[in-house]
Order: sequence, then structure tokens, then C-alpha cells
Amino acid sequence: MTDTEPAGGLRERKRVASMRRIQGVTLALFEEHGFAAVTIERIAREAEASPSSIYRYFGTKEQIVLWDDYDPVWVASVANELPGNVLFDAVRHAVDALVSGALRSDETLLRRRVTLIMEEPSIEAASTLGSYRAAEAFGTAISARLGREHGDLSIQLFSHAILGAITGGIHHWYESGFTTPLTTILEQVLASFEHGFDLTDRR
Amino acid sequence: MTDTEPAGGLRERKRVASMRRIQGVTLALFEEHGFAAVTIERIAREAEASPSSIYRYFGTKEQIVLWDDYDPVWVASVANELPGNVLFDAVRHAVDALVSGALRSDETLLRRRVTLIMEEPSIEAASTLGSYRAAEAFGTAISARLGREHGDLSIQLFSHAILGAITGGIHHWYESGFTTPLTTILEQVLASFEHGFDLTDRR
DNA sequence: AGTCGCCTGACAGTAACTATCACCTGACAG
DNA sequence: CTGTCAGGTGATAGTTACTGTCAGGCGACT
Repeated sequence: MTDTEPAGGLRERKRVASMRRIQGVTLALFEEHGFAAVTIERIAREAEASPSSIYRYFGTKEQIVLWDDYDPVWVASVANELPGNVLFDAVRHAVDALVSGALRSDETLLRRRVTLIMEEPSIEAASTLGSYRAAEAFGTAISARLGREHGDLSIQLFSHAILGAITGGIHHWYESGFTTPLTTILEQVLASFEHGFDLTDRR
Repeated sequence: MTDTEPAGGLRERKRVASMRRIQGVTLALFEEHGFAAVTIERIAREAEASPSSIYRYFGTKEQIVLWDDYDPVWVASVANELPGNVLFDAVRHAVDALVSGALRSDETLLRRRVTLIMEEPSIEAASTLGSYRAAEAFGTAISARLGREHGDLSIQLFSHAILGAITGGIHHWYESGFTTPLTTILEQVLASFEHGFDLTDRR
């Protein structure tokens, strides 16, 4: 299911369609020739769009890979002040929203994007900055939910630690050749924070 | 103490002296005019170096701010396979090496650099990528120490979570106007992983 | 003191990104 | 259904980060 219909008027729908087409063309070109060897102008030619529009849509070359249709979904989910009675259930809910959104649409597409992210440092840098921003948003939501002031140290450490672990998990997912299911990895992230990390010495 | 003497021959010493001078000039210019408004050419002129050399030394405009004399010190410390009997002592040792190295030289300089990092997204992106790389190195060292195979999921999650929390702590340090001592914040990072995060509801 | 080799600086070139502006097309009122 | 309006689009020109190359100079070693 690549083609979930977006809401909004004709203008909005056309824009999202263009962005998807451009992203598809870009991924194929990067995979074949490498990030550095493909110019925006070439992407524009092959995707039948103008360079101006590509910059307006995505901002940077890296963001063409990083852009995700479903980002607004899980951002909204986190902003909904983390429903659920126990904090870890709430966090689990947010993480599920984050991942199932990405997986529901097209896991193959996600794998291709992750591969390009891991293989191109400049995309990786933009991606880690995104995780960082997500940690900030997550921390704000948790602080509000627990009645802490904005920027409470404990919460800030927790939210950044969780997002760091998720990032590490995605890295592991990639390095394992996508053999370990992503949901399993993320279950272990949550379990580690609930019950502690497994750091036993095996020598 | 800004002027700890580096080892090596005259060539090496001159290079480090040039890098420090260029970084100093760059920080001042960025602080006064903003990152985008200062060109490499201008930095080169005011620091009496050639643009070629600046690129050879630092690689990118962002790295002029991020470069740290003492990076090799703590990298070596982590690579020394984390001495210490209990794992958390070992981790504490590594974190201490990381921070005391940066603070011993010049805390004012570190604050200026952190401020620029937090205020300029492109520097922030490069910086978070650096944390990410540190997490990988850290994970490798811990895996070796505990007799796990390289890329062990538990260890990877742990190392990324720790580095994520440290990053969040530095963010907090900056947001607090550097009032909370950095060592206090990092003590809390370690305490959180040893004894759990404080996530009590205060409403 | 002499030679070797790495490092520096100058120069030319590429392409990402920005600012601007005329034009067009979807949104909406009547 | 039609006219007007506003926001989006594409073309163009310009800036600057970054790369590759090469001749000359300065530290390293004999």
C-alpha cells in the first residue's frame, strides 16, 4: 500500500503526489549512482519537476530521502499528551504510533530510505538531528503529562535516552540486514527501560 | 589554561597553533555576525591563513566550531577497553575522561562552542552525528569488555541510550544558562542508568 | 649542509542553495 | 458557470561551500 490518499483539496493532493514521485525517482538515482553523483537538476529532469519546486518541497537534498508522509501522524500522537494510565504504556503507545505509521505504508520503502541514511553521512547527520528534535518534543509531552516544568532534567535525560536507544535499534536493524523484525527490537528498547539493560559479563 | 603544549615536532605544533588561532577567530566572528554571514574567505583573511588550509584542517565550516584538541584523549581512554571492575565504574571512568578533558582546558571556550552549536542547526546536525559515532565506538568497547559479539543488541541499545542522555544533559546545561554544573548533570545521567529514571507523577 | 617529501597556498571548477519575479492554476464568491 | 484573487510554480541570476590540481616552500632526517 503505497498510495494512501491524503486529505485536503486538489492543490494539497497534487503536492503530495509530486513529493512522492520525486522521492521515488531520487531513491532510485541515489541507489544506482550514489548521493554525491546525482544533482538536483538531474532529479528535477527525471521527475519532471523544477529545481525550485524541489527546494520548496524538501529544503535540502538530504530531506528528499528523510521526508515521510506519516510524520504528521505520530507527531500528532505524541502531542495528544500521551494517553494511557501507566507511563510506559503511554510511551509504548507513542513508539507504536511512530513505527506502525512508517511500516503500515510500505516497509520496503522504509528499508531503502534507512539504507541510504546509513550509507551517506550527510543524510545521517540530518537524520540524527531529527531524532534529537523528536526527543525534545517527546520530553515536552512527558513533562506536561507528569506535571513537571518544561525542561525538567530527569525527563530530558529520559526522553533523550529513549530516542538514542531507538536510533541504536534502527542501526542494529540495518546492520542485521533487516532480519530482526523492527517491532521486536523496539519491544526490547522499552523492556530495557522498564526492567533494566542486560549487561551481564559473558566471558 | 588555553595553551597546553601539544606533543610532536615543529610541524605538528605549528598546525595545532594555527587550528586554535583559526577556531578563536571563527568563534568571535560567528558570535558577532552569525554563522551564515561569515564566509570561509573572511575567516582565512582575519586568521591569516589560506582557505585551502582551513579546509584541509577542518573539512567543513561546522567542524571549525566542533573541533576539539582533546578528542584524541578520551577516544584513547575509551579504546583502553574500559578499565574498572564494575561496569558502571568503567562507564563513569570513560565519561569522566570525556568531560574533564574538555573542561580542564577551558570551560569558557566550551560554553561558547556549545552556544554556537545549539543556535545553528547545521552545526547541531554535525554535532549529533558525532555523538552517534561516539555511541558506536562506546558500544564496541563495551561489547569487547563483556565478551559479547560486535553489534550485540543489548549493548548497542545501552551505549546509544547513554550517549543520548549525555546529549540531552548538555542541552539542559545550555538551556539552564550553564548554571547547573556539568559534572552534576552527568552524575545524574549515570545515576539514572544505575538506579532508574525519576518518572514520578507530580500532579 | 644538502636533499627529500610533505604541507601550504593559488587557481579553477562544480553544484547546493537563495532571492526575485512574471505567470499560471486552483479556490471561492457571486 | 464565470470572474477575481491568492498562493504556488518555474525560470533566472547570483553567492559560497567545497573539491582537485599543481608549483613552490619549509620542516625532517642524513
